[in-house]
Amino acid sequence: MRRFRGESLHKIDAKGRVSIPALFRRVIQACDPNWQEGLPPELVIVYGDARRPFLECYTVEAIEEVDRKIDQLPRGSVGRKTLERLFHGQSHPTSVDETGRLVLPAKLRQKIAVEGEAYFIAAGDTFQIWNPDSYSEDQAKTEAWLSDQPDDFDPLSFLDGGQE
Amino acid sequence: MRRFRGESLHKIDAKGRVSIPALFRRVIQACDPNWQEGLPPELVIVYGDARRPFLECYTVEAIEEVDRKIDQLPRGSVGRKTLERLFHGQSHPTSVDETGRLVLPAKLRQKIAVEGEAYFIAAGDTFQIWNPDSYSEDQAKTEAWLSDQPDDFDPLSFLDGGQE
DNA sequence: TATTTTCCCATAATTTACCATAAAATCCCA
DNA sequence: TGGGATTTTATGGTAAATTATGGGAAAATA
Repeated sequence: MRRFRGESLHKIDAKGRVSIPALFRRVIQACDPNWQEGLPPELVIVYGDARRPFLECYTVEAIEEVDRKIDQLPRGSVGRKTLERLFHGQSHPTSVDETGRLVLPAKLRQKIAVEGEAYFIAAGDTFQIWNPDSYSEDQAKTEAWLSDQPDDFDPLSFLDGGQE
Repeated sequence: MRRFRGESLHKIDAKGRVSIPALFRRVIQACDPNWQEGLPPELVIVYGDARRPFLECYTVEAIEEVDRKIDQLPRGSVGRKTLERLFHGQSHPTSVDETGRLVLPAKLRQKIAVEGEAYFIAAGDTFQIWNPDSYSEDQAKTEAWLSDQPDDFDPLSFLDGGQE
């Protein structure tokens, strides 16, 4: 499975257009099973979780995997209902245009309070779009936490099924 | 698993290009499962940990192992989020060009405060890139510590699960 | 028809690809 | 084993391609 990797900052113009990091575009395209020469690569932006100050962007393959899992939940269950709201209702299917940009509608921009600039960061098989300041704030918290650890603390120790 | 071994000093030009030690190139290529004649061998540079004054370079195999382990951590856990930031967000996928070099973007050069020259040193299944002076400093500390040990102290004693 | 959205064109800056050379390391064979 | 011949490395420079971003025309929508 191809993964997103990297982070960058991009301008948003008055129409809501914003460049997608070039490396991300390759992944979006590679993970769109319907894509072919001449077509715009598609993706899905999930924006519903109010507790998260960012937009989460899924490749077609990634969102289809989520869909399949939702389908397996019992009809009528709270989990299924919640996930359907989030991933089917509060999501925005879109595509990468000829110049490598996508359009963030006003509603989505308001959701994460961006205007002028947006911060993109990879998160495995999705990537996130943040207001640059919100991101810095969040990142500062992570770094503060890290610097509270012993000097020789290695984040990779999380992998060994640590405390948590 | 092939390992990096050795150390060396290389010039960085105005564009951020720097030669990768020839021996390291062989390991990078051998550990890129997607590599084939004509393709540039790939690698991933992880730069996010602010406490570390060096860039850590992973082969494709090494980074994929990390990715797999991250996938197994519970979604939403602190550990997973921290590691995703570090290994997916604050990382730079790149490749070895035809002439054996890679490009360190300005952001990465600033991170470790290098310009002009960079110091490469093997570290098992990754290698590190340092500002030569930072490296000397760090190395001096290690040596000072060693010389404080009794004359008959053998570093290999660490292997026997010593005190620590 | 007014407004919004999409498409098309333009361009500067950045990044990548390509070519070149000198120094160093390795080969090879008498 | 000496030493020229060949290959590999390290490094620099330029051309070409890609990326980020802006603006206006055309199309769709309300």
